[in-house]
Amino acid sequence: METRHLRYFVAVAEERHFGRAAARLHMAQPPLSQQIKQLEEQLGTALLTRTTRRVDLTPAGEMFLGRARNLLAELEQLAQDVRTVGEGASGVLRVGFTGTATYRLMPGIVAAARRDMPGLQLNVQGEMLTPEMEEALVEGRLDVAVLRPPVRSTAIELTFLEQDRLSVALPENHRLAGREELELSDLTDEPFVCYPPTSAVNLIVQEACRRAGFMPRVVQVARETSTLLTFVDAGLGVALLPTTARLPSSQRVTFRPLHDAPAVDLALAWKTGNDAPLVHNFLKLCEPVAHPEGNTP
Amino acid sequence: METRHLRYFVAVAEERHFGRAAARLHMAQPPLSQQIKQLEEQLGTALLTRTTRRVDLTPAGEMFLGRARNLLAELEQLAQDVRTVGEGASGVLRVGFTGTATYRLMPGIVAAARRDMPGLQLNVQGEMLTPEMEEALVEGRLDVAVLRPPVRSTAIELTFLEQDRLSVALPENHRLAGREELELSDLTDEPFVCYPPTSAVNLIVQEACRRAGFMPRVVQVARETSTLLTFVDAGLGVALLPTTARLPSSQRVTFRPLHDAPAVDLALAWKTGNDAPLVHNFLKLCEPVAHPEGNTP
DNA sequence: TAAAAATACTCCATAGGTATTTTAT
DNA sequence: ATAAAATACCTATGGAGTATTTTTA
Repeated sequence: METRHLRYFVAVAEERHFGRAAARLHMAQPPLSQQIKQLEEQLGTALLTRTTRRVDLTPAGEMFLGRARNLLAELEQLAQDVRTVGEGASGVLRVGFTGTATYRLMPGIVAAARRDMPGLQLNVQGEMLTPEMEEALVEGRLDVAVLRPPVRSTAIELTFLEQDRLSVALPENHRLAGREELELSDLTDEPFVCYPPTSAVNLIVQEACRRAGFMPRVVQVARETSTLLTFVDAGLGVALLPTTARLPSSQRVTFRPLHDAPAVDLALAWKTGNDAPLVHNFLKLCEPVAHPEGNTP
Repeated sequence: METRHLRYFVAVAEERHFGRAAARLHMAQPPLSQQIKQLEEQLGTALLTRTTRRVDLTPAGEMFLGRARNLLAELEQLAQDVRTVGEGASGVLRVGFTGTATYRLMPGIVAAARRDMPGLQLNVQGEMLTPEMEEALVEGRLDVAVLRPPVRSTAIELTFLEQDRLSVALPENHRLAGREELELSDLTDEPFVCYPPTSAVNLIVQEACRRAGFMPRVVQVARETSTLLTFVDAGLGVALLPTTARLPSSQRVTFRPLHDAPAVDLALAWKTGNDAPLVHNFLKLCEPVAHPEGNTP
């Protein structure tokens, strides 16, 4: 049984007339009669009672009509749905966000997706660490991740969302607060307030200090940026933070750029070769969210 | 899109290999490739990613596979269901029963249908009168009826379930109880106990008495046969009843045959020309119920 | 007898087969 | 180098068209 048979039968059953049904199907009457006959033979059951004056449905035909209509509608719906999935306009996308981005970027991205890609279903996981997401992307457990470069795997592609550098956060009255620009080596003997050891920013801070020739003396750890700034304000130590962490807060903390500041960018990451239209469309969707109006510091 | 495309795609998607899928479909590989390509062109979307070593599903293909499987299964189910409906093995049958038959025959018939035609759904209406059922059959509101002939319409066909005649029910000590056989005219001056005026049996009784040259003097009406026999037993009058009404009851009522007894048969009735297999199968089903072991009185 | 479906046949579009090439590992 | 899919080309099944007959109301 081919869908042709369903279409033809529905036409005849609705028109109750082979001639009119054939016209509606843009074909001649005899082949239509033949196809219906073929259908009935395949089913082993009469679907229509025909006289020269009337075409009527048998009980079997009545049943066939209803369900054939449904099947044709389902088939049509399937074709449409497959098209939207193929175009990347709908589907399920698993997205991971690194710590701070979870709260700063995710809401905007989810809102933008809801608005511009209503067929897209986002499966979001927040508070992930870069190495975890890297592995998840390679193994196909995530489609896209918002993480802090660098990534180790060559099977990951990136587009940068925020081009950022580390700045030094100092208490207002710190001896270095008067300097316009600092170098990492200026901080050799300073007490440090840091993100947790496993965080991406912390790893970058550790590595940068090692290159600058010293091991930072960590006196306090904080998970939240606001907490961290409070500790700096309280004079516990200095912190190395992404420049974007300078929130319009009430903190009296001084930010000073670093001459040899390492990059702590945020990037969208996906597995190399994952050119699924859904991923592509999602990446385009994210651009304006990441750079609201080109505000790179 | 034809079901062919669905079958072919499911085969390829399941085998993940055009060659093996083609073998499973008993065809060569190139036309299979062509049909899949045609399907993808019609949908405007790639369903498969092929290399020479791997065939993989795109997200669109993944979706298509699931729903195509469902559609094919639904189609298969439809074909099977249409076959059983066509064979008269399943479907809905509207059956009407006349008063007494509602309780005496209907339970057995419904039970037999449940046992032998599990696909049959009986839509039963009991306590109907012959003229109502006759009209309902002609107008297509009933498919089959168990009624008491005769019927007026020539558009109704009958098969007899119970060939029966009226007998006289008398109190044990009645003056006519000693006679072996009676005639209607013997009852001219007797008081009568009858079914309600609209019942089929009553109409037959009235007509028979008119032909015998008298109008029965009705002293009591009863809807239930058992009530009616109680009235006879109590000496209120005589009754004309189908012989089968002589139940193995505790009543001390004497039954006497009538020489000129009119027929009060029960028959299965259906609309002339309604040769739906369901009706035919149902009629066959009813035979052994009506004549448990050929007990025609 | 007239309208409509079924037959009888013809044709050609296309599904399917065969041979070969291309491609990716 | 090899396995597998794509391409090119051919064949033939059967879907669709034309002419005609059959049916029944």
